Amino acid sequence: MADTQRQRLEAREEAILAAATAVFGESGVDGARMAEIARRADVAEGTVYLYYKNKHELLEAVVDRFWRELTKGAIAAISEGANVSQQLQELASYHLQSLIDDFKIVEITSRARMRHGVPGRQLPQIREYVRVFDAIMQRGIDLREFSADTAIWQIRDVFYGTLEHSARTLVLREQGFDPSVIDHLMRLFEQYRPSKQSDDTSTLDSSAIMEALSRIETKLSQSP
Amino acid sequence: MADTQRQRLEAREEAILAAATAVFGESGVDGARMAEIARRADVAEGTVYLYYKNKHELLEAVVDRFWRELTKGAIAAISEGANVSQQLQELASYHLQSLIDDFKIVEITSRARMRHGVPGRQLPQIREYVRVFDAIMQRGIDLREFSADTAIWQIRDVFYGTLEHSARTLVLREQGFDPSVIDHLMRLFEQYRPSKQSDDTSTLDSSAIMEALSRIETKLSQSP
DNA sequence: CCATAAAAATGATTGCGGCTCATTTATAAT
DNA sequence: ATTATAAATGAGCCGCAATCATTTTTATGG
Repeated sequence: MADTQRQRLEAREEAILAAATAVFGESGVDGARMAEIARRADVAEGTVYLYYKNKHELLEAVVDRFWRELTKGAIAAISEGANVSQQLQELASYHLQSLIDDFKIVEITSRARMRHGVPGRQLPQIREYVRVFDAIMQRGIDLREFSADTAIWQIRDVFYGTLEHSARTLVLREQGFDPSVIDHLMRLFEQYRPSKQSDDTSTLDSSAIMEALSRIETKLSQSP
Repeated sequence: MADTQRQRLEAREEAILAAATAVFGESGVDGARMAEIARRADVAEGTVYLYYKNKHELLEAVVDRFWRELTKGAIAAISEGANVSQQLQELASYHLQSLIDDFKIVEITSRARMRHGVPGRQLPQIREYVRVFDAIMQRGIDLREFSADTAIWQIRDVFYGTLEHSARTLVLREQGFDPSVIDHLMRLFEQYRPSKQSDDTSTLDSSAIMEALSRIETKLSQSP
């Protein structure tokens, strides 16, 4: 059966990836021995090289998988119907918690970005991950909850930059998750709301309100 | 002369450090060959190990020196008599410019932090460097230019986190220094000023309405 | 100026670990 | 059952960090 064969190959690849994730996490990139990874995956050392060209590609695969899982988790952590601020808060909390929990792998990420000492392109799955933020922010701008006068990439750098630095601070101090970091960041983001003062921007945005009202109406009619 | 002797030794150490800085910068940590570093410093390979225990300690020395120079530069870049906001702006500009100029070495820093795969302590000179920010911020709080209700470390993480992420973005996009990043960050920091007066609630404000609607929406989706 | 001890420098050698490749084993095709 | 192809193996190769026995330089004293 060609199908079972394919499954066996995929299972082997998965075993190698899992072993590599564990060993990289425990021993770091330099400390990780290919022989040890092979042993844990229950394959010969040469077999690893049938699936991954070299140690660096294996590292990239591990990191890429990590961020793919993180993307899934982030999407799951965000309440579908909530407003933009709420979603941002959820994403921030999820992100900070993940960075703390998997600090080792996160640190390893910077290693994977390097291509023989030159900062190569972003890994595709990291690009995918930041789009989660972009999507929320874009919706915020569309709904006039946030103003459009700052480029999204700059806001994104504030968001992820702050959270990454904060995570490092918390881990080095051996503190855990600190909700005040999230509160602080969310308070900063108030800055991005349209100014409430008497500009032409204070005009009533009836379409956004009608959209929200009809969503509420729908929900009300769904739940007796 | 014991004095000349000492100078000769220091000159040798300096030559090795300079060679290492160059080679690490060009080839990255893994690409750098100890033989090449020795060759450029015009010493035998074994001699390098008289001054630095191993490759990792040499890397640490390179990174430490870089941040020490950066600290000097930062202090020089700040106008003594200026007000706190002005100084913050100067520090931010200097920092962003430096991160872009020496992106390679900055990326290598994360490597030096690692002690056989475990995130060790901060390097002493990096601690020194962040104190430049802390000193300015503390003065701002003392002078009541900034309010004291957010922990300095959190504000520091926003500052450095944002700038480091922005620098990476700019370098990867092959753009150079972008003043709007600084403007944006400084505008964010307005948030930390003590609030002067209560806001005016009488004006019609669609975003406030939207907020209220969103709260209702959230509550409805929570209670079926 | 030479003798001698100590310090510094050298580079051939070693050991480790990533990676290769000739060989073996498993699977598919006829 | 036979052959062809794909997959897996692990002993050995090779590059490089690190060592250390030897050589060279410098300091000291008579």
